[in-house]
Amino acid sequence: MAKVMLIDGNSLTYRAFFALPTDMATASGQVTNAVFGFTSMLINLIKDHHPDHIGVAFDRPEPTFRHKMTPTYKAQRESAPDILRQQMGLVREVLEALKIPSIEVVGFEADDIIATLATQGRDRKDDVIVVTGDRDSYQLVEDPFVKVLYNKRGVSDYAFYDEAGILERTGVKPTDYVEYAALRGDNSDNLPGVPGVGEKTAAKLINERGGIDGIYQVLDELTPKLRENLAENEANVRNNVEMMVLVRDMELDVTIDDLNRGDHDSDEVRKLFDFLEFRTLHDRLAEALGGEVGPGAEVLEAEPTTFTTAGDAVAALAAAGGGTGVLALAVPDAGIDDGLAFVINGAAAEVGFVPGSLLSDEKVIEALRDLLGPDGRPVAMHGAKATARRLLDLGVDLRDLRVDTQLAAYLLDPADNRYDLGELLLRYVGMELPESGPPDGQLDLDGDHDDLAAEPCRAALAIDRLVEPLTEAMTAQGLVDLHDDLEVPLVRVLARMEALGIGVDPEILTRIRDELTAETEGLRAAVIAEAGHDFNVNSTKQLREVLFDELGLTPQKKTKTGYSTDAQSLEKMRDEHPIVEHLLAYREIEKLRSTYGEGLVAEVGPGDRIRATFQQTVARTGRLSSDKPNLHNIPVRSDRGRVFRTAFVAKPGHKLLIADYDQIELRCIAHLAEDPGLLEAFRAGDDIHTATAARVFDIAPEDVHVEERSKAKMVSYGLAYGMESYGLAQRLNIPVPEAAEILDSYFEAFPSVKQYMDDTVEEARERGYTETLFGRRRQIPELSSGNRQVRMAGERQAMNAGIQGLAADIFKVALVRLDGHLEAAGLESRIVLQVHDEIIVEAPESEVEQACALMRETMEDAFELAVPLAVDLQVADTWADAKG
DNA sequence: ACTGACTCGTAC
DNA sequence: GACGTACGAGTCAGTT
Repeated sequence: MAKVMLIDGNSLTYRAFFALPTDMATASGQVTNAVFGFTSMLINLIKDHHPDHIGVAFDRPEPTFRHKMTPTYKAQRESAPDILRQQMGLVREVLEALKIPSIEVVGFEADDIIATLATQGRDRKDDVIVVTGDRDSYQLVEDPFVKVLYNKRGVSDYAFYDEAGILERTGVKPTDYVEYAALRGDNSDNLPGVPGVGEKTAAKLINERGGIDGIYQVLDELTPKLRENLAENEANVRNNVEMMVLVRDMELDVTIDDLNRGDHDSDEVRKLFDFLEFRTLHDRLAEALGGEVGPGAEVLEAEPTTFTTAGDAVAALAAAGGGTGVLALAVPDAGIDDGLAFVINGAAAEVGFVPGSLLSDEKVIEALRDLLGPDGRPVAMHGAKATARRLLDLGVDLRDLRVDTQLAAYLLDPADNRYDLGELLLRYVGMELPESGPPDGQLDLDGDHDDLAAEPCRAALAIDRLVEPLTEAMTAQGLVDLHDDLEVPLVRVLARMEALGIGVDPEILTRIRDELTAETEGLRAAVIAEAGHDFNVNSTKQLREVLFDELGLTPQKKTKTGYSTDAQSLEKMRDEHPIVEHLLAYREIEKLRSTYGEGLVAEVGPGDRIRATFQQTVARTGRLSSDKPNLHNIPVRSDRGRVFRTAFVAKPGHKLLIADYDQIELRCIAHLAEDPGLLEAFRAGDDIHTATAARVFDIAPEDVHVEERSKAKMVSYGLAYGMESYGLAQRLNIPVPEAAEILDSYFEAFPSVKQYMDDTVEEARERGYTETLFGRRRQIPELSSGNRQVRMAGERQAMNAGIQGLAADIFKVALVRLDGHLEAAGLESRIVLQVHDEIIVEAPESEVEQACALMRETMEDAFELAVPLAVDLQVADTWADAKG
């Protein structure tokens, strides 16, 4: 009985590509995330299972028999990005070097090859393991011969399914899987199933009726809706079965016996791995092929010591203070209130843990103050801000954060993930970070310290190991200064801002909310009255029926699920029915009531202050974001909304100093494009929109009317976003050709701007990423997409990233310096809020003058552009008093 | 009761 | 489809 491993090469390579960051590349620029991930998975599979035979099947790009049967098969799928397709070739090369057969057959998918070989293996009574992330393979499972090792997501999340496992996972036996899937449909293959039949219903039907034929014989017994849906979609279902059943009898020119893993050519492997810069993988490979499961060599394990008395903790913290180099710290998931782990001896994996219970002891706090304060050790953490903020509450000021591995990961690839420590460790150190927490479903009620300590101790050790490789990676990409001089110093500034919060007047806030609540009730009643019956006005689905089916209004545009009811569409239907007017009013007031009225009241904390979290690793451009609550979108444009700003106040005896950059993004464009016209207008201090209008419409500045000015303003605003004529036309409510004409005139008047945009996109396309003046990078894989829409969206992102990113970089410099200057000047004035280009300082009345001068100076001098950085500054009692 | 997709709307 | 970056409220359809 031989052990046979059959791997779906496409499936695993896809998973690896989307699980790992695309900035993973060799020095020569070859992106390697997918081929690295695949190879890593392959090595682990060999190491963990020691198959006697192993083969990797691939799809062929040619249309398969399934495409011929059903032309819509996979029709909605976007073709793979270039940077993934390139790597498919590399994956074959890796397999070639390792002498592992790659199998592909024109007209068939990898699944079919696997099904054929698995069936042969079953007939020989082999032990077959199918490795894939494609659920279609479930149908192959057959005890005790064929199992599926299903790649759930990422590169290390697998589940092993035998017949019982498939039953548990899907509710049906493997032999019923195809019919079950046919009913349910498969979105990723564009094979629609039966509406209203999901996984649960499909399994229930199959099990109760014994299969699809059984179901269709006794449709009458089912509920009317279900019966109707099943009847209408019978053809689909039957077709799905044919499409989904895998081919088990393909003619292959290989057999299982050919899948012997030959001795690989070490030189060839080394050459290839060197080219791909797979340092750690080579050692892991040697180990896996050696057949020895090393003593956890690549799994990171810490040796934790939990201190149970304040005295022990104090002594250990003091000893840590005497150490050299960067001290790696980590806290449990719930935060430092549950404890603090710190590396004692990185090389020996010794990590200390101070349980949360000891952190209320003043002596321990004092020891932390010594360790982390002005004369303490430099520190490394992963996402230090949350801990720094909580430490401030405890009276400890984290003064020397030296490395933040989360910020480093963000700078290396600002992507839509959360910079998981385990993934970083795997990628940069080549070690596994064991998953933490008690086994599923097991609640550890004892919660003893050792268990709580394990996860943060491993995390601290992981951070310790990551400092060097991450620093190297940042050095290679020119990101060290951004990390050391901007993002890391900003952590303390933001932590102080978060901990302090901004003052609100709860009475004003509740009054606004209550007034809005009263108002929504009347407006809702008006909408209902016009509709003629009750319905949920907040439901777009129900609203659609009322507006378009019952009242017969004219649809304006579509969304994914039906006609749109957004404000823009409603505006156009205004004259058709009185309900529209009421609806618009209701929407406006309800938005204010729910999001800002209820939302803000719920966030008022101790001392009548709101303490938001400022996210430093979310926005792909380098901007900050704000949540719980989002203080970056408090209304200002409408009169009704703006009143919320009257609730944001200075504490007694204080003023709010509100400073915002004037046109910072447009100034960035002027600088980056070096456009003579824009530069001149900004340098002369002209009204920029009037000056722009004058040039665009070729008239004297004094002859520019409000209308031209506002058109110019729109163009300027849209500029940074890559707006096209269609968008401008929408905004200005003018025909598209007219908008196109205005855009043409604009680029004629400011030719360097057009040139800059084109150059930026071209450069980003060549490099695969954009870079701001400060060196901040952003990957834009969409630029090599085969899909025109995706690609053009990528182009707009590329245009925007350099502009928004530069503005964000300048703004961060201003924040860091201003906080430092206020502190150095010995002022009590403190930054309480920032909103992209606006900084709000709360200053004692006696300091207003000095703090204002400092703000203006610091912000204006934050960075030297080819045009001045102008700052508007107001002294006010409430945020609403600032008038732009 | 939670979760994710979707729509909508607010800011810069 | 057509303007970049965010966060969040609410509905709805799904699962637990």
